[in-house]
Amino acid sequence: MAEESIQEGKAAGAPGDTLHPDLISSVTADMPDEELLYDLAELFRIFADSTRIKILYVLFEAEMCVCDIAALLNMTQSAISHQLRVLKQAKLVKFRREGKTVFYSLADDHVRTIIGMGMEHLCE
Amino acid sequence: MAEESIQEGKAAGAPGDTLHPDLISSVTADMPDEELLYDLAELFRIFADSTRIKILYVLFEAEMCVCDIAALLNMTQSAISHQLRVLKQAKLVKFRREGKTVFYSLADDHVRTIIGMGMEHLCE
DNA sequence: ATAACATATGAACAGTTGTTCAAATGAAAG
DNA sequence: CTTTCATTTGAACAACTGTTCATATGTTAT
Repeated sequence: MAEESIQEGKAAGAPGDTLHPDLISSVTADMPDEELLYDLAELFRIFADSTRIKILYVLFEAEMCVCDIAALLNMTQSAISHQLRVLKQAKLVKFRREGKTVFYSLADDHVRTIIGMGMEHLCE
Repeated sequence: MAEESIQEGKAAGAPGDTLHPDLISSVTADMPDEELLYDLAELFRIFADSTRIKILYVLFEAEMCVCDIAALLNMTQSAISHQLRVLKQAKLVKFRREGKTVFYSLADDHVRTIIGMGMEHLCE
């Protein structure tokens, strides 16, 4: 009857209160930093566009210049360039200049792994 | 001087033409279906929001009801419910009803793997 | 210098997305 | 039945995103 009872399955209170306070405490303690989780979402956001996925897939096979990627994907050079900038900023691709043309390639094999993981999930 | 020369590194034409036509042909042949690549992007789009990432991370540790997740993440029940619907449609979480409350949990271990992959990329 | 070409960039626009608010289910208890 | 509470849902709104268009860099050749 005392109001200060140990928290149990149910606790009286305004709507929106938690049903399992102790569970919440223990899970909260194990949660990574808010910032890290935000960065994680930001990373996946890079892969969340089909144009960027296509560009990365193309670069799986060969280093390529912007206008070739554009021709291959049947898109504007400008559109491709904009997306390459996003990929570049995320350090997922690197580039190399040779005269007038700029060749892009995958920055490392992590990209392959992550996309492969997604593919695996889809194809099962 | 003939216009019908074999394609080489450079081909005359309007700006926007491809620089390496044969490379393009071979890469195009190896590209997965447009639809598959679109679905892949759609999958990553689910992970591309920090609220959904947080929800999934919470469910790593325990099955939970909506209002507990809301309390834990300090967000509206409505907002959480909306996002759970997205996760449910993507078959990333499953649910179980017990009286008035609905408990959500991870659908399978693929979620863990994919998020783990992203974490690994971030933390190196 | 100018011309031609590959790429990059900025602004603008349409389309999408996440949250909030209010209202509607659904389920147990009085 | 009505009440209470957990959850869901729909509409509206602000914020964000990708493409297009026009223009600016940067590089090579004449």
